Amino acid sequence: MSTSTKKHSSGCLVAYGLDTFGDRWTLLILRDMVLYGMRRYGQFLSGEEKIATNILADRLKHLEQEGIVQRARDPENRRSYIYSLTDKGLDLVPMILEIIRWGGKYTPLTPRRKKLVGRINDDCAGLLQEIRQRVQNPVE
Amino acid sequence: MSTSTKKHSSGCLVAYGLDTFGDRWTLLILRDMVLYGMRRYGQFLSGEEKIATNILADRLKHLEQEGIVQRARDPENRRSYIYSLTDKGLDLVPMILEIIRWGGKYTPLTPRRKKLVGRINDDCAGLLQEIRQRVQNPVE
DNA sequence: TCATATTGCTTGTGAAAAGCAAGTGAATAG
DNA sequence: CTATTCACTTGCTTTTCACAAGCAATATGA
Repeated sequence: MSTSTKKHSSGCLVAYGLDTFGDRWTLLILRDMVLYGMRRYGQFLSGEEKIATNILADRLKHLEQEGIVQRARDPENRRSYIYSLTDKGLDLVPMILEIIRWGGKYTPLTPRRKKLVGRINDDCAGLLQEIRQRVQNPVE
Repeated sequence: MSTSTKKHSSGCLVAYGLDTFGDRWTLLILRDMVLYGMRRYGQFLSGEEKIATNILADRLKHLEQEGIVQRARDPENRRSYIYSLTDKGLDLVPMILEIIRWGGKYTPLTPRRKKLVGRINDDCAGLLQEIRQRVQNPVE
Protein backbone atom coordinates (compact mmCIF):
# COMPACT_ATOMS: atom_id res chain seq x y z
CA MET A 1 0.00 0.00 0.00
CA SER A 2 2.72 2.38 -0.98
CA THR A 3 2.28 6.06 -0.28
CA SER A 4 4.08 6.65 -3.58
CA THR A 5 2.01 7.75 -6.46
CA LYS A 6 4.63 7.37 -9.17
CA LYS A 7 6.54 10.50 -9.98
CA HIS A 8 7.13 12.26 -13.28
CA SER A 9 10.19 14.10 -11.95
CA SER A 10 10.73 16.15 -15.08
CA GLY A 11 11.24 19.45 -13.33
CA CYS A 12 8.10 20.81 -14.96
CA LEU A 13 5.85 22.73 -12.59
CA VAL A 14 2.71 21.13 -13.92
CA ALA A 15 4.30 17.74 -13.33
CA TYR A 16 5.23 18.83 -9.82
CA GLY A 17 1.60 19.67 -9.19
CA LEU A 18 0.48 16.33 -10.59
CA ASP A 19 2.95 14.52 -8.39
CA THR A 20 1.55 16.12 -5.29
CA PHE A 21 -2.20 16.21 -5.95
CA GLY A 22 -2.74 14.66 -9.37
CA ASP A 23 -4.70 11.51 -8.64
CA ARG A 24 -8.39 10.73 -8.48
CA TRP A 25 -8.82 11.44 -4.76
CA THR A 26 -6.44 14.03 -3.36
CA LEU A 27 -8.24 17.04 -4.76
CA LEU A 28 -11.54 15.76 -3.41
CA ILE A 29 -10.04 15.61 0.07
CA LEU A 30 -8.77 19.14 -0.32
CA ARG A 31 -12.16 20.24 -1.60
CA ASP A 32 -13.78 18.73 1.48
CA MET A 33 -11.42 20.76 3.63
CA VAL A 34 -11.74 23.99 1.67
CA LEU A 35 -15.44 23.98 0.83
CA TYR A 36 -17.00 21.93 3.58
CA GLY A 37 -14.60 22.52 6.45
CA MET A 38 -13.95 18.83 7.00
CA ARG A 39 -11.09 18.11 9.34
CA ARG A 40 -11.36 14.53 10.58
CA TYR A 41 -10.75 11.12 9.06
CA GLY A 42 -14.32 9.98 9.59
CA GLN A 43 -15.65 13.06 7.85
CA PHE A 44 -13.57 12.43 4.75
CA LEU A 45 -14.67 8.81 4.76
CA SER A 46 -18.33 9.74 4.77
CA GLY A 47 -18.01 12.23 1.90
CA GLU A 48 -20.32 11.68 -1.03
CA GLU A 49 -17.76 10.02 -3.27
CA LYS A 50 -17.06 7.16 -0.85
CA ILE A 51 -13.30 7.01 -0.80
CA ALA A 52 -11.86 3.70 0.40
CA THR A 53 -10.27 3.84 3.81
CA ASN A 54 -6.85 2.59 2.75
CA ILE A 55 -6.71 5.13 -0.07
CA LEU A 56 -7.74 7.90 2.29
CA ALA A 57 -5.04 6.98 4.81
CA ASP A 58 -2.47 6.86 2.03
CA ARG A 59 -3.43 10.24 0.54
CA LEU A 60 -3.53 11.99 3.92
CA LYS A 61 -0.07 10.66 4.69
CA HIS A 62 1.16 11.87 1.33
CA LEU A 63 -0.40 15.30 1.78
CA GLU A 64 1.21 15.56 5.17
CA GLN A 65 4.60 14.58 3.76
CA GLU A 66 4.22 17.21 1.08
CA GLY A 67 3.49 19.81 3.71
CA ILE A 68 0.00 20.53 2.43
CA VAL A 69 -1.92 19.34 5.47
CA GLN A 70 -0.86 18.91 9.06
CA ARG A 71 -2.12 16.39 11.55
CA ALA A 72 -2.66 17.19 15.20
CA ARG A 73 -4.33 15.44 18.09
CA ASP A 74 -7.84 16.58 18.83
CA PRO A 75 -7.55 18.09 22.33
CA GLU A 76 -11.15 17.18 23.05
CA ASN A 77 -11.01 13.55 22.00
CA ARG A 78 -7.75 11.73 22.33
CA ARG A 79 -8.54 9.03 19.79
CA SER A 80 -9.22 11.59 17.07
CA TYR A 81 -6.92 13.70 14.96
CA ILE A 82 -7.49 17.00 13.25
CA TYR A 83 -6.23 17.54 9.74
CA SER A 84 -5.79 21.12 8.66
CA LEU A 85 -4.34 23.00 5.71
CA THR A 86 -0.90 24.55 5.91
CA ASP A 87 -0.09 27.75 4.06
CA LYS A 88 1.11 25.63 1.18
CA GLY A 89 -2.27 23.93 1.19
CA LEU A 90 -4.16 27.19 1.39
CA ASP A 91 -2.23 28.38 -1.64
CA LEU A 92 -3.98 25.66 -3.61
CA VAL A 93 -7.36 27.29 -3.11
CA PRO A 94 -7.11 29.58 -6.17
CA MET A 95 -6.47 26.55 -8.36
CA ILE A 96 -9.41 24.70 -6.87
CA LEU A 97 -11.61 27.72 -7.52
CA GLU A 98 -10.41 27.78 -11.13
CA ILE A 99 -11.44 24.15 -11.51
CA ILE A 100 -14.86 24.99 -10.13
CA ARG A 101 -15.18 28.02 -12.37
CA TRP A 102 -14.34 25.93 -15.40
CA GLY A 103 -16.72 23.15 -14.43
CA GLY A 104 -19.41 25.70 -13.75
CA LYS A 105 -19.16 26.93 -17.30
CA TYR A 106 -19.65 23.52 -18.87
CA THR A 107 -22.06 21.59 -16.73
CA PRO A 108 -25.55 22.30 -15.39
CA LEU A 109 -25.66 23.81 -11.92
CA THR A 110 -27.79 23.52 -8.84
CA PRO A 111 -28.76 26.93 -7.40
CA ARG A 112 -26.27 26.43 -4.60
CA ARG A 113 -23.39 25.78 -6.99
CA LYS A 114 -24.56 28.55 -9.26
CA LYS A 115 -24.14 30.93 -6.36
CA LEU A 116 -20.63 29.68 -5.66
CA VAL A 117 -19.59 30.00 -9.30
CA GLY A 118 -21.07 33.49 -9.43
CA ARG A 119 -19.08 34.38 -6.37
CA ILE A 120 -15.89 33.07 -7.96
CA ASN A 121 -16.51 35.14 -11.06
CA ASP A 122 -17.51 38.33 -9.30
CA ASP A 123 -15.59 38.40 -6.05
CA CYS A 124 -12.82 35.86 -6.19
CA ALA A 125 -10.55 37.79 -3.84
CA GLY A 126 -13.24 38.18 -1.22
CA LEU A 127 -14.17 34.53 -1.40
CA LEU A 128 -10.54 33.57 -1.03
CA GLN A 129 -10.25 35.76 2.02
CA GLU A 130 -13.37 34.21 3.49
CA ILE A 131 -12.13 30.68 2.93
CA ARG A 132 -8.79 31.45 4.54
CA GLN A 133 -10.56 32.85 7.55
CA ARG A 134 -12.98 29.99 7.85
CA VAL A 135 -10.32 27.32 7.47
CA GLN A 136 -8.07 28.95 10.02
CA ASN A 137 -10.71 29.48 12.67
CA PRO A 138 -13.34 26.88 12.06
CA VAL A 139 -16.78 27.43 13.54
CA GLU A 140 -17.65 23.96 14.75
CA MET B 1 -8.04 -0.37 -23.27
CA SER B 2 -11.19 1.47 -22.34
CA THR B 3 -11.27 5.18 -22.79
CA SER B 4 -13.21 5.36 -19.54
CA THR B 5 -11.34 6.69 -16.59
CA LYS B 6 -13.81 5.74 -13.87
CA LYS B 7 -16.20 8.49 -12.95
CA HIS B 8 -17.06 10.01 -9.61
CA SER B 9 -20.40 11.33 -10.91
CA SER B 10 -21.30 13.13 -7.71
CA GLY B 11 -22.37 16.34 -9.40
CA CYS B 12 -19.55 18.21 -7.71
CA LEU B 13 -17.69 20.56 -10.04
CA VAL B 14 -14.30 19.50 -8.74
CA ALA B 15 -15.26 15.90 -9.41
CA TYR B 16 -16.38 16.89 -12.91
CA GLY B 17 -12.96 18.40 -13.50
CA LEU B 18 -11.26 15.28 -12.18
CA ASP B 19 -13.37 13.11 -14.44
CA THR B 20 -12.28 15.02 -17.50
CA PHE B 21 -8.61 15.78 -16.83
CA GLY B 22 -7.78 14.30 -13.44
CA ASP B 23 -5.31 11.57 -14.24
CA ARG B 24 -1.55 11.49 -14.40
CA TRP B 25 -1.24 12.32 -18.09
CA THR B 26 -4.05 14.45 -19.45
CA LEU B 27 -2.82 17.70 -17.96
CA LEU B 28 0.65 17.08 -19.34
CA ILE B 29 -0.80 16.73 -22.82
CA LEU B 30 -2.69 19.97 -22.35
CA ARG B 31 0.45 21.64 -21.04
CA ASP B 32 2.31 20.51 -24.15
CA MET B 33 -0.37 22.14 -26.25
CA VAL B 34 -0.63 25.33 -24.22
CA LEU B 35 3.00 25.97 -23.37
CA TYR B 36 4.90 24.30 -26.17
CA GLY B 37 2.42 24.51 -29.01
CA MET B 38 2.46 20.77 -29.67
CA ARG B 39 -0.24 19.61 -32.02
CA ARG B 40 0.67 16.16 -33.35
CA TYR B 41 0.71 12.66 -31.92
CA GLY B 42 4.39 12.20 -32.44
CA GLN B 43 5.18 15.43 -30.65
CA PHE B 44 3.26 14.37 -27.58
CA LEU B 45 4.99 11.00 -27.66
CA SER B 46 8.42 12.58 -27.63
CA GLY B 47 7.67 14.89 -24.72
CA GLU B 48 10.05 14.72 -21.81
CA GLU B 49 7.81 12.58 -19.59
CA LYS B 50 7.64 9.70 -22.09
CA ILE B 51 3.97 8.89 -22.15
CA ALA B 52 3.15 5.40 -23.41
CA THR B 53 1.57 5.30 -26.83
CA ASN B 54 -1.58 3.43 -25.79
CA ILE B 55 -2.18 5.86 -22.93
CA LEU B 56 -1.67 8.81 -25.23
CA ALA B 57 -4.15 7.46 -27.77
CA ASP B 58 -6.64 6.83 -25.01
CA ARG B 59 -6.33 10.27 -23.46
CA LEU B 60 -6.55 12.09 -26.78
CA LYS B 61 -9.70 10.17 -27.60
CA HIS B 62 -11.14 11.05 -24.23
CA LEU B 63 -10.22 14.74 -24.58
CA GLU B 64 -11.88 14.78 -27.97
CA GLN B 65 -15.03 13.16 -26.60
CA GLU B 66 -15.13 15.76 -23.84
CA GLY B 67 -14.86 18.51 -26.41
CA ILE B 68 -11.57 19.82 -25.10
CA VAL B 69 -9.48 19.07 -28.16
CA GLN B 70 -10.44 18.54 -31.76
CA ARG B 71 -8.74 16.34 -34.32
CA ALA B 72 -8.35 17.31 -37.96
CA ARG B 73 -6.37 15.94 -40.87
CA ASP B 74 -3.12 17.69 -41.57
CA PRO B 75 -3.64 19.17 -45.05
CA GLU B 76 0.09 18.95 -45.73
CA ASN B 77 0.59 15.33 -44.72
CA ARG B 78 -2.28 12.94 -45.13
CA ARG B 79 -1.03 10.39 -42.62
CA SER B 80 -0.85 13.00 -39.87
CA TYR B 81 -3.51 14.63 -37.75
CA ILE B 82 -3.58 17.96 -35.97
CA TYR B 83 -4.89 18.17 -32.47
CA SER B 84 -5.98 21.61 -31.30
CA LEU B 85 -7.75 23.10 -28.32
CA THR B 86 -11.41 24.02 -28.49
CA ASP B 87 -12.78 26.98 -26.55
CA LYS B 88 -13.58 24.61 -23.74
CA GLY B 89 -9.96 23.55 -23.76
CA LEU B 90 -8.68 27.10 -23.87
CA ASP B 91 -10.78 27.84 -20.83
CA LEU B 92 -8.57 25.43 -18.92
CA VAL B 93 -5.54 27.66 -19.36
CA PRO B 94 -6.20 29.79 -16.25
CA MET B 95 -6.28 26.64 -14.14
CA ILE B 96 -3.06 25.40 -15.68
CA LEU B 97 -1.44 28.74 -14.93
CA GLU B 98 -2.61 28.49 -11.33
CA ILE B 99 -0.95 25.10 -11.03
CA ILE B 100 2.25 26.57 -12.38
CA ARG B 101 2.03 29.55 -10.08
CA TRP B 102 1.60 27.26 -7.09
CA GLY B 103 4.43 25.00 -8.12
CA GLY B 104 6.61 28.01 -8.74
CA LYS B 105 6.16 29.09 -5.15
CA TYR B 106 7.25 25.78 -3.67
CA THR B 107 9.96 24.37 -5.86
CA PRO B 108 13.28 25.74 -7.15
CA LEU B 109 13.09 27.33 -10.59
CA THR B 110 15.26 27.52 -13.66
CA PRO B 111 15.57 31.08 -15.01
CA ARG B 112 13.21 30.21 -17.80
CA ARG B 113 10.51 28.98 -15.47
CA LYS B 114 11.15 31.86 -13.12
CA LYS B 115 10.30 34.19 -15.94
CA LEU B 116 7.08 32.34 -16.69
CA VAL B 117 6.00 32.38 -13.05
CA GLY B 118 6.83 36.07 -12.83
CA ARG B 119 4.70 36.67 -15.87
CA ILE B 120 1.80 34.76 -14.33
CA ASN B 121 2.04 36.83 -11.17
CA ASP B 122 2.44 40.20 -12.85
CA ASP B 123 0.54 39.99 -16.11
CA CYS B 124 -1.72 36.99 -16.04
CA ALA B 125 -4.31 38.54 -18.35
CA GLY B 126 -1.72 39.49 -20.95
CA LEU B 127 -0.15 36.06 -20.86
CA LEU B 128 -3.54 34.47 -21.27
CA GLN B 129 -4.24 36.63 -24.26
CA GLU B 130 -0.89 35.71 -25.76
CA ILE B 131 -1.47 32.00 -25.29
CA ARG B 132 -4.89 32.20 -26.89
CA GLN B 133 -3.41 33.99 -29.86
CA ARG B 134 -0.50 31.61 -30.25
CA VAL B 135 -2.64 28.49 -29.93
CA GLN B 136 -5.17 29.77 -32.45
CA ASN B 137 -2.65 30.84 -35.09
CA PRO B 138 0.41 28.69 -34.53
CA VAL B 139 3.70 29.91 -35.97
CA GLU B 140 5.19 26.67 -37.25
C1' DT C 1 7.98 1.09 -59.11
C1' DC C 2 9.25 -1.02 -55.38
C1' DA C 3 11.68 -1.39 -50.99
C1' DT C 4 12.02 1.56 -46.84
C1' DA C 5 10.65 4.96 -43.53
C1' DT C 6 7.24 7.70 -41.16
C1' DT C 7 2.93 8.49 -38.75
C1' DG C 8 -0.66 7.28 -35.84
C1' DC C 9 -2.29 4.20 -33.81
C1' DT C 10 -3.84 -1.20 -31.70
C1' DT C 11 -2.89 -5.50 -29.24
C1' DG C 12 -0.84 -8.48 -25.72
C1' DT C 13 1.22 -9.16 -21.43
C1' DG C 14 3.17 -8.44 -16.73
C1' DA C 15 3.30 -5.04 -12.89
C1' DA C 16 1.24 -1.60 -10.15
C1' DA C 17 -2.49 0.68 -8.11
C1' DA C 18 -7.40 0.97 -6.87
C1' DG C 19 -11.29 -0.87 -4.53
C1' DC C 20 -13.63 -3.85 -1.26
C1' DA C 21 -14.14 -6.31 3.12
C1' DA C 22 -12.60 -7.58 7.33
C1' DG C 23 -9.72 -6.89 11.32
C1' DT C 24 -6.89 -4.26 15.02
C1' DG C 25 -5.81 -1.31 18.95
C1' DA C 26 -6.41 2.67 21.65
C1' DA C 27 -9.79 5.83 23.78
C1' DT C 28 -14.32 6.76 25.41
C1' DA C 29 -19.24 5.94 26.80
C1' DG C 30 -22.64 3.48 29.30
C1' DC D 1 -15.90 -3.85 32.45
C1' DT D 2 -18.46 -4.37 28.17
C1' DA D 3 -19.69 -2.15 23.99
C1' DT D 4 -18.82 1.35 20.75
C1' DT D 5 -16.27 4.83 18.31
C1' DC D 6 -12.29 6.32 15.84
C1' DA D 7 -8.39 5.97 12.98
C1' DC D 8 -6.32 3.26 10.76
C1' DT D 9 -3.98 -1.69 8.64
C1' DT D 10 -4.03 -6.09 6.18
C1' DG D 11 -5.37 -9.30 2.62
C1' DC D 12 -7.41 -10.14 -1.57
C1' DT D 13 -9.68 -9.22 -6.21
C1' DT D 14 -10.33 -6.18 -10.02
C1' DT D 15 -8.97 -2.47 -12.78
C1' DT D 16 -5.58 0.39 -14.83
C1' DC D 17 -0.78 1.36 -16.22
C1' DA D 18 3.43 0.61 -18.69
C1' DC D 19 6.35 -1.56 -21.81
C1' DA D 20 7.09 -3.93 -26.16
C1' DA D 21 5.68 -5.44 -30.39
C1' DG D 22 2.86 -5.17 -34.43
C1' DC D 23 0.04 -2.99 -38.16
C1' DA D 24 -2.23 -0.13 -41.82
C1' DA D 25 -1.97 3.98 -44.48
C1' DT D 26 0.75 7.36 -46.52
C1' DA D 27 5.12 9.24 -48.06
C1' DT D 28 9.97 9.09 -49.67
C1' DG D 29 14.09 7.69 -52.22
C1' DA D 30 16.55 4.68 -55.72
